[in-house]
Amino acid sequence: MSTKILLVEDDPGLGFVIKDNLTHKQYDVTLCTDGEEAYQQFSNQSFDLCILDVMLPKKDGFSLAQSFRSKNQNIPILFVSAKGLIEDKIAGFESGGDDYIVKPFSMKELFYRIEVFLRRTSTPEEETSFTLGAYQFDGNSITLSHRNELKTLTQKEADVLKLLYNNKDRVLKREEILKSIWGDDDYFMGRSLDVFISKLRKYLKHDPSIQIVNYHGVGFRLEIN
Amino acid sequence: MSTKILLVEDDPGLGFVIKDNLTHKQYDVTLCTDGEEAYQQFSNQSFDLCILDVMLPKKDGFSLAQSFRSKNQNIPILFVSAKGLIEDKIAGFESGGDDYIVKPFSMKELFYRIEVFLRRTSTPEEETSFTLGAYQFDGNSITLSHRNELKTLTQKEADVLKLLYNNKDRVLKREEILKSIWGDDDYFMGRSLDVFISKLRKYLKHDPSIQIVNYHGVGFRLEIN
DNA sequence: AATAAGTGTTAACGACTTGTTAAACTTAAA
DNA sequence: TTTAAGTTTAACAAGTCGTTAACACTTATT
Repeated sequence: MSTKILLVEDDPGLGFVIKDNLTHKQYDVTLCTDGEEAYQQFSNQSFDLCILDVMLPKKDGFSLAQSFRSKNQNIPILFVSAKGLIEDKIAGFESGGDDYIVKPFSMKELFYRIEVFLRRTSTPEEETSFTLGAYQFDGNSITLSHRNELKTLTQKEADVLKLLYNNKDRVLKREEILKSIWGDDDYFMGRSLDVFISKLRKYLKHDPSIQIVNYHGVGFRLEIN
Repeated sequence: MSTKILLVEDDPGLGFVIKDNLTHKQYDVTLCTDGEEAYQQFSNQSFDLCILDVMLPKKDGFSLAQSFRSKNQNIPILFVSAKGLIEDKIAGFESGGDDYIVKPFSMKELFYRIEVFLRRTSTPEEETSFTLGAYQFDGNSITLSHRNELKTLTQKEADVLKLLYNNKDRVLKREEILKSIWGDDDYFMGRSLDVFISKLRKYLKHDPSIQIVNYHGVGFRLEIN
């Protein structure tokens, strides 16, 4: 799974240049051009790092940073701004930023600064830990406790279940699941997914309030009652 | 215990100013004025953060950083230099630096940048002495008491066990263990880890409530029931 | 109703990972 | 130099996992 970066920059020219460069470095970049859009994106997805312009339409970079910090404790926030006065930098750090880069800057410097923080955040802890009915899942490999039983899921089983859980409010298309877990390339694949769904249903059968429902011809949804 | 900073700056005036300011912020600052002295200090004490001037007598900041990194992979290194060209910055990051501040700079900015990295490196402290079921481990070389037996573990056996213990709440990836114990470089290694796990299991077998569990394809976890 | 397309489940194969022992190698001390 | 302890590699048995094939069954289209 590639590293997801939220890039917020209202100058479209610069925004695209940065995005292209980062994409080229294998980062998965989401570009927003105003503060509200950025806030939306941040609420809906989980990013590994943010690059924020300071002056933005609708919601400036500093208040964005504060909202982000209150939601996600730890995410690295890099400010990028034309305002290079010391007071501006201070404001950036005080709103929770980890770095403050003054425009114009070199793309190479940006890369290195990004790497510094990704290196230092590579979190050993996965935040994928949740309760599902009678079951308790945690960590990368997931265990399930029912009565005295304890079932350890395999990696792919866990991947599928986590994905279903994280999208429990909507129907996930087969294609989406395949792309997300098996990779963008070969989601023309066979019936593996069905086999995994089948296995998961078996594990979850003791709690009838948890159901993996197939919407014929559309996809799957994890339903919790 | 207060935070220890190694400050290396050959201009005595600036060096003292920075040191005074940092001391005022309750940091425990060691000031060196040349590269060799800095290297000595680093070898003899354990610091939490380094501030390095780039141009230094005897051994420049970049090569210092490289030596430091190879000894203590994790310590934050902040460069401070009058040379502000992009090539200089790149060289700084490539030698392992976390930040590169161009002189003249504001003391306040330096404070914030220091805090950023201290915040991100604060470790939950490692336990080197602990009880594990029927066994008692302590110190660097670890002994195990069961009935009347006493088993002294070797260095690497102890390293692996300590690492497992200090992460007993999660699954440690092979790669993480190898990186942490064998070093960043050659964790492409063979099956040594498996051999050590096997030995540890043998030592621990008398207490079935202690288990080193393998999560296939993922890694290991020490489980205590 | 007949046919095609999609779905649920089981079993089995092959690729890969892991556990273990023994031998080979390395290093430091005697 | 010899010895011994510690570590790594080699080898093989055993186990695990992801995929595919197969078949019964369900749903949609004609």
